[in-house]
Amino acid sequence: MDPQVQHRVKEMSASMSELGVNVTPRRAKVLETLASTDCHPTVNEIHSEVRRIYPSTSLATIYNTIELLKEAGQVLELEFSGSPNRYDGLRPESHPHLICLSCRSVEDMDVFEIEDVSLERVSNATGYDLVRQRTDYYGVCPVCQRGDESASSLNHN
Amino acid sequence: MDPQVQHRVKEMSASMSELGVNVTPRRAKVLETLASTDCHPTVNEIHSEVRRIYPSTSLATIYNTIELLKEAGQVLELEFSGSPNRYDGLRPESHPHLICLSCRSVEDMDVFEIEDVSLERVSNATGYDLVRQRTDYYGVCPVCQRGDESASSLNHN
DNA sequence: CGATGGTATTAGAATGGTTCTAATTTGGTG
DNA sequence: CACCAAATTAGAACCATTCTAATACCATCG
Repeated sequence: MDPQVQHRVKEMSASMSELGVNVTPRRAKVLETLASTDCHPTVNEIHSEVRRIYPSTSLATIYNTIELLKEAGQVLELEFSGSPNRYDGLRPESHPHLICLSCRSVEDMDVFEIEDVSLERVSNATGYDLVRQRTDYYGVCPVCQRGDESASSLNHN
Repeated sequence: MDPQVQHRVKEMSASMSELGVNVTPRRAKVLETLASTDCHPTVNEIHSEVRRIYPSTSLATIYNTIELLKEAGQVLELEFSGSPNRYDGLRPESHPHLICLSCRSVEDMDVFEIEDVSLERVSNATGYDLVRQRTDYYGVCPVCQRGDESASSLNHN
């Protein structure tokens, strides 16, 4: 396993342990899957990946583990209403994403381009007790702009 | 009908007409409902409202009308995966919201607090052809902070 | 004034992601 | 080896949204 991935998995494990959560082999494999990709997998994609090692794993275990990870603040959930949620286990803190409306890819966006508005500043201005932020840009990615329409729906990222 | 609301309804109607869409009485009532509130109603809430005047209206008509409004660029859809989508017909352009995790209220946020990052600037930096942006702040609203836990789930806004 | 055709609308089925539930398995401890 | 608690499973339940096929509406034309 890539040392970077390994480091991140340890970080996630530690965070779960602190909450008294047992990091079982299946759960560890969920963490590893999340730490191994920056393409923001769906629950089903994580499920498939975990099944390669533990074929009897049920979907419920994935949902369950992600729930625990959320409680530990170690995964970022990106909700969508018409398509499955996407998860970012590499950078669990709030950060902006680029979302392609054509191929459904989700990409981290580097923040250098945007003025970082701290939650605290918005909290002070609004009276809300804020815990996170979501900023996403929707459009068509460079690949889909080049490719024809038919290709776009086939690309997975 | 409030003149402001009336003005906004006319704007939405005109936009639909330009697309060759017929603004029927039921559809007009959907527009009016959207133009009459800043609390970002759900499809069900719009449905109830329209039914007060046209009791036989089906849910499909609401979904259908909202789809047409989206095509006309006259409504902003806020997607959620665990709860129904919310709609903003007053300000259809991208703008930030404050979302209360306790009572599920959705409030427009005045933009004076944040540096406006134009889609164009992000487009140039990333190569994406961007069409919209979503920025939301999640936390607990001032009302829910004061009220006890049990009250929070009862508040609707 | 009635027939015609296209659009709007309806009720309900289908879909699909997520959550829930009850039963089973697992692994550590006495 | 028995026991208990936590983990896991399969599948049902849920619910927002989309789809479908049938019906209603309405303007226009003969």
